[in-house]
Amino acid sequence: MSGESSEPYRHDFPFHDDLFSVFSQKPHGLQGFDPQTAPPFMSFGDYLHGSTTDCSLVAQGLDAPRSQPCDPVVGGDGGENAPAGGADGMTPVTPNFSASSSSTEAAGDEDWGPCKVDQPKQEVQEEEKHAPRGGEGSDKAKKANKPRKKGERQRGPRFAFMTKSEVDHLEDGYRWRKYGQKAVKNSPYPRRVIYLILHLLFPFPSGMHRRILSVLANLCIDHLRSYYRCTAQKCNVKKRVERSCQDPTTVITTYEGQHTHHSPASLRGGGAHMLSPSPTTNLRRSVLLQQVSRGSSSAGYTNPNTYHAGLPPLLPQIHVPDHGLLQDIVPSFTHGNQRR
DNA sequence: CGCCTTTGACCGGCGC
DNA sequence: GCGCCGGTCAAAGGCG
Repeated sequence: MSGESSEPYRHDFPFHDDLFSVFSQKPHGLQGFDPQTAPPFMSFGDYLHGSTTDCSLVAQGLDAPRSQPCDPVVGGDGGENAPAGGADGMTPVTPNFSASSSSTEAAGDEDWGPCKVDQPKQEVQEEEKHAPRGGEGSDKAKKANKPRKKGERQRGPRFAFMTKSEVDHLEDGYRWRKYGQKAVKNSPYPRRVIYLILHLLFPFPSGMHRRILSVLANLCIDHLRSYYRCTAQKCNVKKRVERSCQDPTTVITTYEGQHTHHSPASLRGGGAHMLSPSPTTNLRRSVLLQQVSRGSSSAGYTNPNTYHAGLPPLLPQIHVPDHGLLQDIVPSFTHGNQRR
């Protein structure tokens, strides 16, 4: 679950030695928020939730043009279907995509994203949403017994955010099982073709050859989309992970649904293991974040390069002198790789 | 042995 | 009706 793959070269993206360097860049479409010029105690989350902020602008900013087949948007059913995530104070939601966030409301009524332009807005069917997987409750049985109406599709609240990361699957404290992977259409350079060619040229790569192949393969940008499902029983939360076709160093993660359980990591750690915000030099903290990122310890929520389109309003805020607040901290950082 | 990824096949919606 | 496409299934195999 660490994002590692048996696929050759897949995760050998050149690593950014200074992750903070990208923090000075504006995320895609996030015009108006500049960490450098923002007030010292204003985080990106503050920016999103601030009174002077129109979150819809942010959401729209993350939205790619319709003509672009890639780069999904901030999803969400809009305010109507957006549950009051954690409104009861107990309902666990996937970190940082609580639908109670005002930005979810601003997320619009789009589907997964612009890659799916043909899906109409759907209502969430709670009974299906909480139905157990497998066995008699399997999808095939459901399909046979209860076919959906035309245009009807199971949908839940969705939330997407972009993260600068060299790993595709960012740990978020929950356990996920990959159940599918698709090559996004209109990919300019199909990775499989590149692999085939490279393996034909270098049947037995090793050492320097392998590094060269890694670089070559990564230069040939392919666009794969992975589908994950929460492994907890009766939890139908799904997430979709893909790289931005505009910026291959950016991972776009889209969540759908709401967890019906607590994060395994938070249960284990009791929430007493937040990432230390102790002031350090940029370089030193950069290394720390690299470890978090590479060590599969919930990188997505600690990495300041994560450009959240919406944040839970009540998450703890930690002041980081150099870059304002890190608001997207969740108590789930001690658990390491789930496997491998 | 259990959990997970991989991957080809399949399904359903949509446009033409 | 047909083809395209996104999303899902499930068998096979890998890994610790």
